[in-house]
Amino acid sequence: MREFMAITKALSDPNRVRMLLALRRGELCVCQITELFGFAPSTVSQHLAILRRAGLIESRKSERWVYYRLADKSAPVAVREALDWVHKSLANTDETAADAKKAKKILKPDLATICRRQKC
Amino acid sequence: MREFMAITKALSDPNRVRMLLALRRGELCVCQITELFGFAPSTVSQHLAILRRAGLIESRKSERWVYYRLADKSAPVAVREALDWVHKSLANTDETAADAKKAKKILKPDLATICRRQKC
DNA sequence: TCTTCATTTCGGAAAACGCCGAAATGAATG
DNA sequence: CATTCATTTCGGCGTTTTCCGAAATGAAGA
Repeated sequence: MREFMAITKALSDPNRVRMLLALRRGELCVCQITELFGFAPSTVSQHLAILRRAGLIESRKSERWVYYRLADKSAPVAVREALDWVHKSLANTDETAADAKKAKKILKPDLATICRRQKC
Repeated sequence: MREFMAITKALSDPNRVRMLLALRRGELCVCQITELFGFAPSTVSQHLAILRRAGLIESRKSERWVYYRLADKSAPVAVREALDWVHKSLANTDETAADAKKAKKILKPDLATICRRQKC
């Protein structure tokens, strides 16, 4: 019950759900999600922590950045079914499409910025 | 998105989830649920209203009482999948078993009370 | 018609939540 | 070492949620 409620509480905020949908395209670092949603980094970090504690996403640290991705096949059944349910229910909505469109814009220049910082 | 968030918000409270699980055994009236959970009638009514607005349960008025039941096959896909997910994730937990046990106790005397009122 | 009674609605109090900016963390760089 | 910088944690503010008791509703019974 505790695990299940952690999932439903994580899904009860629309911005967290949008973040899950954005992560379908692949892993994103905190700064990319911050740019995508227009929130303060601390806000995004907190949302991601709630999703991670619920088991819905996982994180990986690489160089300067922390990348978040959707939980994989090895996640508990309740988590996998929750992610499937979110995806099936919302993948084809206008709001998801709008976020995906914006993600394309954001992600290209951001990669360039990362490259510049790394002097590659 | 609005409909989906109505469902996730409805599921984000553990007492509402418990009510959904209790309704698996069949329809219950407000006073039975009140007895089962130990809340004020106004509190139970409000929880049920939230579940109903999310489409997860339906209501039926009969004589003095309003009976609530789980949404049926004709409900939207997102609702059916949510109910399946709740059921699959929590049907076999201790908490659900405890509620079911208490429901057996509550429901028998309560039926008797109803009978007495109806003088049958 | 007047009462009764299950349920709902309303108003308010306490707790939880979502957001931010400031400070802390901690790993990589110079 | 000291600095930089992405991220996290902390403190606080305004909003939302959850609970209750009191009042309103509305259908059934006297």
